Amino acid sequence: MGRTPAGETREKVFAFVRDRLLAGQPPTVREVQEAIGFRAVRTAQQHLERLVEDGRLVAGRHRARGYRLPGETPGARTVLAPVLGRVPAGALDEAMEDPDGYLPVDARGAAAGDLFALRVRGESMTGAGILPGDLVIVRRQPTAANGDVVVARVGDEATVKTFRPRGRRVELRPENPAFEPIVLDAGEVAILGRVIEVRRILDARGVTG
Amino acid sequence: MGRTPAGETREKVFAFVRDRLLAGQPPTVREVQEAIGFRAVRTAQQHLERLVEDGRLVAGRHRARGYRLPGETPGARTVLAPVLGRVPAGALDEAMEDPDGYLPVDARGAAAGDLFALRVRGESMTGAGILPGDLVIVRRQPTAANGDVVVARVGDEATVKTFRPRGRRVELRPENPAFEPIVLDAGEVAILGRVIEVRRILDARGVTG
DNA sequence: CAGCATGGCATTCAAATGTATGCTATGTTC
DNA sequence: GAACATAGCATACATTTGAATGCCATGCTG
Repeated sequence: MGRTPAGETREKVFAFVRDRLLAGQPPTVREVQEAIGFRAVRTAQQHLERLVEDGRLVAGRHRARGYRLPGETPGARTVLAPVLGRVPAGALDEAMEDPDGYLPVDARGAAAGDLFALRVRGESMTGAGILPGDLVIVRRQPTAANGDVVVARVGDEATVKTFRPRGRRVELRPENPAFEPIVLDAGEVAILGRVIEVRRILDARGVTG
Repeated sequence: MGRTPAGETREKVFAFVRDRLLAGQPPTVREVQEAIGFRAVRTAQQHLERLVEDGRLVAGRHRARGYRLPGETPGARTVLAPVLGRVPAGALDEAMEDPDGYLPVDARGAAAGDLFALRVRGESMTGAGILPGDLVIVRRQPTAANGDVVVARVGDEATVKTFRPRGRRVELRPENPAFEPIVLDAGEVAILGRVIEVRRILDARGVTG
């Protein structure tokens, strides 16, 4: 019966599967069949097989909805990190129970409960490209290495700074010449975690100027 | 036999399913069973049914891997955006077929195929807090508003700049005084999309200094 | 034209997978 | 303690779904 120019149909198949996969809804062979308009399951199946041969898709043997995009880590570790609205004055766990929202984060080995996000206030880190309103994704840990960007609690306030150990003391250094470093005894500073990622959501409308 | 405190197991089930869904890999009932350690399929099945009753999951009846997060669930709109390695000199679709990897993004209404990510090169946007090596997440669109940060193609190069319409001409403005604005006829510039998010992954070890 | 790769179709088989039936045991509540 | 909800187990059943078998048509190449 009908024939389509070489490769054209295959592109449609790939685009369909890719979009479904990116949307987190892997299709079945029959869904591909129906979407493209094949009258036989086999046809869709063959296209998928070819796409796998070409390395553009990865097949999960005998797995329902088993096709994946190559490079996509099997068991990808996207987790949701809670965005903590207020400064976590008390225990972090308490603050994490009532978040402002969640951000999808590639955990890269961190456990789900180890990550949280904070909104940055103030301009003390603009030199490091961390602006007011930015979201920092933090991995909870009680210590830090020299040069790490950390979230530290000093008194009742949480602050984002660069961590610099100074013998028995600790320097929390802003990345902005207009701000002064904070130097305290190690006991006065509690490291809440290390900043592993910075995000900035841009508004739909730009600034007039 | 064994019993677990009320609700505790169900939370584990939900966390597992949620994480898998956010990773774009919906689990089967039996995968849930195995992950939690149930000895019977039925047990996992019942937990899932309860989660659906509670409105925390949505079931696709008789559908393989059919459980979904309800629409209101924070993070439910997570999709994977391909990270394009090279400058998309040709059609974007071609570049999207061979990505360097994927980033989980809160789609906020954008279709899955409409999002992609690029790694920023150069320091032309440091004034806007976009540093070399940062990832920009781009929503594909052929037009832009004044002040939008856009990815535009000029000749064979893709560039990230602030969009400024100037009558019949277009200004692509760097956010760094060391760089000069590019002013071109509208026909010479192709808007590939608008930057909706900026991300910076921080290394495990800070810089010594 | 023979040979072969491509594109497609109809159907069948078997594994994966959602769903249902039935049973045991532990808490909680009235 | 009876009634009830929760937590779990073992197994069977039906549908979904990936994979296989076989066949036909078109175009290209030597």
